[in-house]
Amino acid sequence: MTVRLLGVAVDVAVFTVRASRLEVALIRMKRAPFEGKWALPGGRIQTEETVEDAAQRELTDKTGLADVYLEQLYTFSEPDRDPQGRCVSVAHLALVPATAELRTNDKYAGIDWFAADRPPSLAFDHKAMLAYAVKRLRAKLEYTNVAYSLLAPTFTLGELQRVYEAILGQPLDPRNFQRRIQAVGLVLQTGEMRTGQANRPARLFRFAVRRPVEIAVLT
Amino acid sequence: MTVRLLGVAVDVAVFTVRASRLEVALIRMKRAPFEGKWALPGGRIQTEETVEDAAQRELTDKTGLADVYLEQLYTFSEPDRDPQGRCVSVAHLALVPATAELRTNDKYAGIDWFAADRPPSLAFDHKAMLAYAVKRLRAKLEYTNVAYSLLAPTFTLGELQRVYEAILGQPLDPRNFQRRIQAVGLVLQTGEMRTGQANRPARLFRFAVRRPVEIAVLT
DNA sequence: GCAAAAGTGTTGTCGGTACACCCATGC
DNA sequence: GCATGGGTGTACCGACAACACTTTTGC
Repeated sequence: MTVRLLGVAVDVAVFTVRASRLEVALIRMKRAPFEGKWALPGGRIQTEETVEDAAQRELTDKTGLADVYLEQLYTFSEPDRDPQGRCVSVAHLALVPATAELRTNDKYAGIDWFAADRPPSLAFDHKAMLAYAVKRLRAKLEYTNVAYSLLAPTFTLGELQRVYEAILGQPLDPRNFQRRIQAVGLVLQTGEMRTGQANRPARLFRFAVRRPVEIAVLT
Repeated sequence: MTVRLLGVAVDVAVFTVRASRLEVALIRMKRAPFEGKWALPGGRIQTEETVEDAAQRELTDKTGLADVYLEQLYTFSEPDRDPQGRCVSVAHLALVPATAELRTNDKYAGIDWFAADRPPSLAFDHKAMLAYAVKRLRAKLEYTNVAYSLLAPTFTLGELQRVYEAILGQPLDPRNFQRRIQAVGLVLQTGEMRTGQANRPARLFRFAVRRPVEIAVLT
C-alpha cells in the first residue's frame, strides 16, 4: 500500500433564486483530471482556520462573493473521491441575493449560474454534494428565516413567495402564504411601496431579523 | 509560523436510554494532556476508509460495541481544539439498546454511562459535541424511526414511551402517544404479551421497519 | 386485597387549506 | 381600457391536546 497524505478541503454550494428558479454557482476547471468540467467552488483548508473560515475564503477567492450566509453541511470522505489524492471535503451551503455578481480568477475557465435541479456533469462527488445541499435548503426554509439572505434588504411579498416556490418546487396560495409569513413575524412592513412596474404597486417589506434564527415558517 | 500536520479524527457520542434517563458512554483518559478526564470515544481515520467506517471501527475498538446505528453529525475544526496538534474531528451520533455492555481496552482508565444532560468535565471540545448530538437526537426522534435502535427487538408501548420521554425531557400523555405511534405505522403488534411483572401484562410490539426511515412520529 | 402499570374514548379548540373577486398602476 | 400582478376574508375540516376510570396481574 502506498502511503498517501490525508488532506482536508471545503466545497461550497452557492445558491440564489433568479427568475423563479433555484440556481447554483459553478466554476469550470482548466486542468486535468477534470479539464472542462464544472465544479462547486472550494479548496484546501489552511493550518490556522476553521472549515467555515476556509469556505468563506475560498468562496471569495473563486467567485468574488463576500459576506454571504454560509453553513456547514456534511463531510464527504469516500477514499477515491479525489483522483489527485486522499482528501476529505466538508461541504457547505451558501445563499446570496439574485443581484450578486460572479467573477472567478484566472485559474478557472469560467463561472456561471445553473439550474440547481439540472446541473451539468460535475467533477469529484459534487453531484452528491449538490443534491444534499438542495435537500437541506428545502428543509431549512421551512423552519428558519434563511430566506433573508436570498433577497435585497426590502422586497415585496410576491418576491418572497417566488423564492419559496422556487426552492420548494411547488406553487403556494398567496393568501395563505401572506397570512402565515406575517403571523410568525418573519417580515415587517416598511411603509414604502414598489412603484414603476406595469401593475399595482406592492408594499415593501423587510425581514424582522437578518441573522439566522429558527422560526416555524410553514406548516 | 510552525508547520503542523493536519489530521482527521472521528468522535462518537453513543447514547442509550436506561431507567428513563438518556445516557452517554464516556471513556477515561490515561495519559496527558487529559489524564483522568472523560471523553467521547474516537480516534484518527485511516487512509482507505470513510469517516463513518472509522467511527464504527473506533467505536468497536474503544467500547466493544458493534453493529450500532451510526450517523455523521458535524465537523469540528477550531485550530486549537486538540492541544496535541492540528486536527479536525468529525462528530458522530450512535444509539444502542440499554442491554449493550461497555468494555474498553487497556489504553484507557475506564468506561461508563453518564447522564447526557449532566456530563463530567470533558476533554477536547467534547462538551460542545455532546450538546450538539443531544440536540440532533431530539430533533431526529420526532421525524424518524431511530428509536428502534434504542430498544430490544420487541418491547411494550410503555418502554417506547419512556424512551421518548427521556430524550425529549418531558412527559407524554399515554393515550395520545399510543394513538399517534400506531397511526403513523411505526410499530406492529407481535401478539405476544410481557408477563412476569407485578402488574397487568402489556402487549409486545416490534418496529414496522428496522432501518432508518423518515416518518413524522410527533406533531 | 392491594399496589402497580396497562389499556381505552370523547370533546373542544386551533390551525391549515381551499377558494374568487376587486384594486391600482403602466402602457 | 386593458393587461398584469397585488391585495383581501370566510368556511370547512382534520389533527392535536386535555382528560379519568377500569383491568389485570404478582405478591
